[in-house]
Amino acid sequence: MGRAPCCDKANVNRGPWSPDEDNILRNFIEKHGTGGNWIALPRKAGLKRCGKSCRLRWLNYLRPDIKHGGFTEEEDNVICSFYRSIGSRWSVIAAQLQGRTDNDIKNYWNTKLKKKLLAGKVGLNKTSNNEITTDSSTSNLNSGQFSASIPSEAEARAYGNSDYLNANGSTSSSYMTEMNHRQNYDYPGLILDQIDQFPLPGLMEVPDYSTSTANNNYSMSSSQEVSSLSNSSSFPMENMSYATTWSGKGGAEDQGLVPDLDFDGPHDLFSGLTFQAKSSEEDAPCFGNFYSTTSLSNSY
DNA sequence: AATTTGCGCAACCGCTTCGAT
DNA sequence: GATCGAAGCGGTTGCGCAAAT
Repeated sequence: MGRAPCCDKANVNRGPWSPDEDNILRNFIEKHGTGGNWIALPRKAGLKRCGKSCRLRWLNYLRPDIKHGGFTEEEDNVICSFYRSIGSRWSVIAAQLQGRTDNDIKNYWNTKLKKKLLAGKVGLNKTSNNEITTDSSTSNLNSGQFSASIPSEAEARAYGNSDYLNANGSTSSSYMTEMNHRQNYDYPGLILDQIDQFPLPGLMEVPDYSTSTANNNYSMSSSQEVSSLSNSSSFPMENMSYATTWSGKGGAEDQGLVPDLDFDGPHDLFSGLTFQAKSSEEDAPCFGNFYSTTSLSNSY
């Protein structure tokens, strides 16, 4: 026996929403809120739609602060950075960009940004020291904050870092100590040393980074003083002036692994970009030098 | 002008996670 | 701790439109 359907599919409208339906949903939510129950909402609002469909329509289209299209270069960079770091967790990425939805970012990535990257048209700014920086002048980032310097509890959960969570689910002090420690060595915005927690889909072999961290550290050094960061999961973007040096050892390339070029996953994509980066130093695309062997070091 | 092809995006599907009981 | 319903999420699909032929 299969899973029970979330709604009576025979009695709900499907497909594109009409302007009337949009108005009904918008008016209802503006008046009553979602009531914390999307399943019941369409019935209350008088809509012949599935609750999930209503939720999606509201979150991705009708919400008043939604932006569509017109992604800026800075947004491109943020998306690239996070994709490199955490993969296709679009909701986490969307949380960093004011007015953007996960669906929008996902579509943008799949249809445009990925191609842009492959063409080498997206890149973080590079300093003369071959460091990667981002421009902090943007106002598109979520409320001027660049979050995820320290992962939220939800992110810790998502990463499977149960060690970092107390039994009651709150972030443990050891977790924060660990993350503050990382802050002193690593990139202040992204948890890139957690790359070892992500498999490398599509690679012919997958090295076990987790059991050999002494020799295989992905690391980043940062010029930013971060020791004063609070346990808040975000800090003002305008205060950031970090310059980040990427270095890698023990990665796919070091071990002579050959990525397939189907780009099934983030690491495939960025591994693929490495080759472009090497052949075009000037136009090194976003994180193209991540796998570069020019600055191998074991930090920590 | 008609047809085909490719692209972008909204919406759907089904699985996972969360929270209440 | 087990169960169940709802929410959340990422992958996929399908439609509409524009460009190419």
